[in-house]
Amino acid sequence: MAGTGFVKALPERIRRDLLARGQLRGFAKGQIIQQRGDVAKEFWYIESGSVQVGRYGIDGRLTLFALIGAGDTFGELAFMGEFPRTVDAIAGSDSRLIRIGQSELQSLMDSDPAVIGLLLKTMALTVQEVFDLIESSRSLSVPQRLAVALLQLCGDQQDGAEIFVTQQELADLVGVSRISLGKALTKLHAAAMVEPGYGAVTIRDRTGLRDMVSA
Amino acid sequence: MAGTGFVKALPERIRRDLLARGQLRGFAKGQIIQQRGDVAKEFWYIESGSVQVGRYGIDGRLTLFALIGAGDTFGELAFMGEFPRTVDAIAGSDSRLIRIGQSELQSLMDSDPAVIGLLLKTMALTVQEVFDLIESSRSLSVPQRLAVALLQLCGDQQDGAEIFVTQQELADLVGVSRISLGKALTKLHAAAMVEPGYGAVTIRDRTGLRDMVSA
DNA sequence: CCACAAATGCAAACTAGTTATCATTCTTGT
DNA sequence: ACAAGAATGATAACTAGTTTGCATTTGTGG
Repeated sequence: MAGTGFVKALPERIRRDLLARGQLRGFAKGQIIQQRGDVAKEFWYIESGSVQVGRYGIDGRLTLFALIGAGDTFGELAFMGEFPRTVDAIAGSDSRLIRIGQSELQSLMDSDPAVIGLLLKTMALTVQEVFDLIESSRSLSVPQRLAVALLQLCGDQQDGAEIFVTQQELADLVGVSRISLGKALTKLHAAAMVEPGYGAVTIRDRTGLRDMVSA
Repeated sequence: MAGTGFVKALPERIRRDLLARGQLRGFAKGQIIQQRGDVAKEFWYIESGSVQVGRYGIDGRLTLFALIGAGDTFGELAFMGEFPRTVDAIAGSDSRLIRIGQSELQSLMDSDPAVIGLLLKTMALTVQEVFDLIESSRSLSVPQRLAVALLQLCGDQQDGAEIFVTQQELADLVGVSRISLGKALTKLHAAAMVEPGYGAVTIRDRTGLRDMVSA
């Protein structure tokens, strides 16, 4: 969610055009894509693979803001805001990204003035999503927050979808220890909503997950 | 921080012009300024007084995102994003606000094309600040988070500044119970950094507060 | 100035989540 | 097939924060 936006929202024709202009770059699993403090000369579109967006604390703790995948973009914020990177991004698996720099964006904005409005809108939406995150972390239990995270990760896939993510990653995303996350996952499993695997979770009952949160 | 931005960043001449065009409206303490779901036809500039920006949960719990005051703006997000209000705003004291609608903003953007860039920048900055919030709520103790909140509330005032805020409000802002907040405040008091009062907190040692967080 | 409301202080029982440690299971590379 | 590494499971002691209930202090309006 820290960057799920923008490019997806573009009209098809323009999107293709923009992506065609960008440069394709490969990143191996675990490779650092950007670090806090870097100058933001570009943003990235994920063609394939996955990316962890978050912050490594001084103590080594990791705070994940989002686990994103193909079709998502990230890095727009520092880029648009013209300030140094404030989050780290690491390839969660071998990935192919498209780099979009100032010139590519400029030509996009020239080709369609409505793009700026889109940018504003998606950015505003991002803020709201982050507010949701804060609120949920204050008022929901760990199993509930896990349900939210899983729903977000599986996107609009059907029941039976397998999400490739470790419990440690989920823990960093939800903001709890791996132990607590394991317990929460066990609860969801007991309720037949998910099926834990090795480095993966299978979604069994999306509706159930959704109900946990609202009800 | 959910809306500390934007108007402050405008060049003096343009700012005055914009504010002169808006309509002045008074709100009594406790009065609702906007509610979740409302259509966002405007945003607000705080001329005097204070505003609580947050969400009332179904269970009556309050999640405060920001306590803001004179010179701050709020409501830009839903307004710019063209979606319904996602936060509630309530006057924290008797306040005078300036309402800025579509026409006023339009004439501002016409008068200076750089305004759009400013908007993008401050919005991007807001997202980063919210990320900070999330990270701090995950990695800092309650006294540390309280220190952060107090520093933010006192802005750039000198030591000795009195902040008019109840412990309950601080608790809703920091995201803990009133009891935990009271204990945290006692700790800061013991360290001679703050002086608790009735509906107020006096800042005694800004540097000390800052050091608690970084060190 | 007195009564009432608002804000704070305090204590005890409870709960959710953390840290630490170790065992087990699964995957992969050789 | 086997060793090494990665991921999960499980247990126990511990800690921070919550909830509940009540007492005390402070401010305010009649």
